[in-house]
Amino acid sequence: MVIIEDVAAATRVSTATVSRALRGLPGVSDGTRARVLLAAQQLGYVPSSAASGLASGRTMAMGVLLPLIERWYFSAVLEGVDRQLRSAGYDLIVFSLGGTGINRERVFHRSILRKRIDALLVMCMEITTEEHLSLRELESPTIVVGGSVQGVRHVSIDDDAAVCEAVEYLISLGHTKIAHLRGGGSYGLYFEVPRIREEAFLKTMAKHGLPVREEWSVFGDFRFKEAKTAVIEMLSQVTERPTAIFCSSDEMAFGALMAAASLGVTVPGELSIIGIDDHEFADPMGLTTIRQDPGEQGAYAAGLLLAELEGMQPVVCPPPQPHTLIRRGSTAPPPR
Amino acid sequence: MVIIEDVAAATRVSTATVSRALRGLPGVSDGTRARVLLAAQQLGYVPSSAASGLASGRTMAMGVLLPLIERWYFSAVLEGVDRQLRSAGYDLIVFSLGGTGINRERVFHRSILRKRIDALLVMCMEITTEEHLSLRELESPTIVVGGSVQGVRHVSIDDDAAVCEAVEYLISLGHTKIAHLRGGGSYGLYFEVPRIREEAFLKTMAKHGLPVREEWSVFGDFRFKEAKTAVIEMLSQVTERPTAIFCSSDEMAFGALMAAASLGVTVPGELSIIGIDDHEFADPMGLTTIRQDPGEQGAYAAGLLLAELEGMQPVVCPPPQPHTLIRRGSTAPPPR
DNA sequence: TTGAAAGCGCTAACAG
DNA sequence: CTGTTAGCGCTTTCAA
Repeated sequence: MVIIEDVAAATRVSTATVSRALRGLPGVSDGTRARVLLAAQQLGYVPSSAASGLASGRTMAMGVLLPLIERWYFSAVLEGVDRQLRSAGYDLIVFSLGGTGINRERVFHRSILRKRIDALLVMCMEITTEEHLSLRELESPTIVVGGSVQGVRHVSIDDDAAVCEAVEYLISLGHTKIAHLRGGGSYGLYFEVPRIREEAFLKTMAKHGLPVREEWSVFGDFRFKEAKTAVIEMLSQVTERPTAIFCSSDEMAFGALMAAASLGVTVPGELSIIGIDDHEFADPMGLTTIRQDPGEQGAYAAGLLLAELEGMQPVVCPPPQPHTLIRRGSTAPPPR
Repeated sequence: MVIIEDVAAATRVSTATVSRALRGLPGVSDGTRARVLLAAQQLGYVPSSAASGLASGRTMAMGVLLPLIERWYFSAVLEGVDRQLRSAGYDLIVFSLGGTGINRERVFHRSILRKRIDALLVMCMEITTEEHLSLRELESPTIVVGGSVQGVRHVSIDDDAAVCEAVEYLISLGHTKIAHLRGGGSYGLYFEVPRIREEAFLKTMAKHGLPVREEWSVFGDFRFKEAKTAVIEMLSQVTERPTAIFCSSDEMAFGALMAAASLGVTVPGELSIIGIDDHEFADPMGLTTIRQDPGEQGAYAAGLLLAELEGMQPVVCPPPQPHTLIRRGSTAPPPR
């Protein structure tokens, strides 16, 4: 392995100078810097992150803690985070709970706290007071993406407004019988988004004086399959069918779409369906939805963390991220 | 920050003993070990990975290099890798090219070679000779998942056999007019899987003496939307329609399904559709497919790497991973 | 502008 | 079974 001393020897300067030259620090003459750069290049020198981390206290790596990788929103955020980090020369360390909370304690202690990361981005998860304290001790800047968490700043869309816009769009089309396909708190984790969306739905319906029926409230667990099953059951058993379904996520909306198809219910003729996300499949499935951009959210949040590591003042209360209504073929006025 | 000396002081032993005790090494009396463990626990001591990495030469982290995170197969593999690593106390560092090859050189030099990882798992990507050499220099065990790569062992299904099984299933149902919805080499990366599947398709058709028509070969780029568009175009313009479509991935098969629906072509009445993957949505979409388990593949590959790091003999040629035909509603005999 | 030297926190011989 | 002693490769004062 080529180490800094090799470069120093090749250039006939000290390792201190090599270090300074390579990191672009001031106080190195142009000539020396050029020679060092060249030698490093030729020798194929790459600094050891362990050594520089140990010496400087900065690891040049950021951690992302998430409940599950294999879900559209999470992996899209991850992609954005990675993009941002990569351009800043940071590495991305992923801590997934793999859909359960089982090894959570271990993840926290054995991994996150190992002084391996300079900052932590937490996705859609409540963190406990104890965990929060551990993080404070590490003095790593922390941020949450995709769901508000008590006591920690977060980056996400304004869920309340997004839901409101979706439901009011249905209302503006003339719908009054609107069902809600709800998400849930799987993953063995507390997960605030479903609750916020539920409340926003109820609030909007109430605001417009519309009835909310118990039998029109179905649980789809944020999943395609579960949503399909639940909607089939609802549509088959209900005393009166709704004319529209507001779905708390696109994946569930896909389930609703398939449920309608399998029952021979036409969309949007007999039933309008709207989602939230603008999942990659929403366009080809013709789903009307509220678009959000998880990649941008991830990149933005990572950017805030990076800025802090550069010594900037922390942004205490990041602005809500944008969302937009995307009209596609799954919504129309109710049958008269 | 609590460091090893604090634990040593609290226990009145040397740091060497603390280190040994904490890592479960032999040569520590039960009593001492217990006291050390207790003190470490109480003080909230967590070893610094940079320091232990520097001293021992092992980082306890594994890297995964992939073209893109946000794709079913890739994120599912990642999930499996993470699970395996977590249980071995290893961390997962993700290097995504974000769908392009643009920053590839940088990823390699600034990140992978920084002596931050003990082993590297490469997903579905060709690595260049130079890159391969860099890795050899690092002496990090390497493995490829999800596609064979020249000169590097890989973990994946037997693509040839899987495709053969899919196509022969269609043939066994009586189909003779079979289209192929092909994947492609996006991401600016060489990606061998689509070619293997193409060849296997042609081979199987030839073996059964069936015609392959140019106009039935459509390119879906492994994506839902592109596939839908391409299939609509094919079905509308073709002189004679195929009675079945073999799709090189489930996501493309979904596109084919939607294409058929939007043209009013019934599935499986007029058109049978089969995919490969058993994507999470395949079940609720009723798609017949060849199942593979990316999570298991990732976990298995990571396990091989871990075993090597433990000093085991490398498995030079990992066995192909299992695949199974899953019959669902999208396939039936052709219309007579 | 440069170099010497002292660590960063841990592990790994080698003694005892 | 335990302690002492060198480092691991880099950064960072402090001098020159």
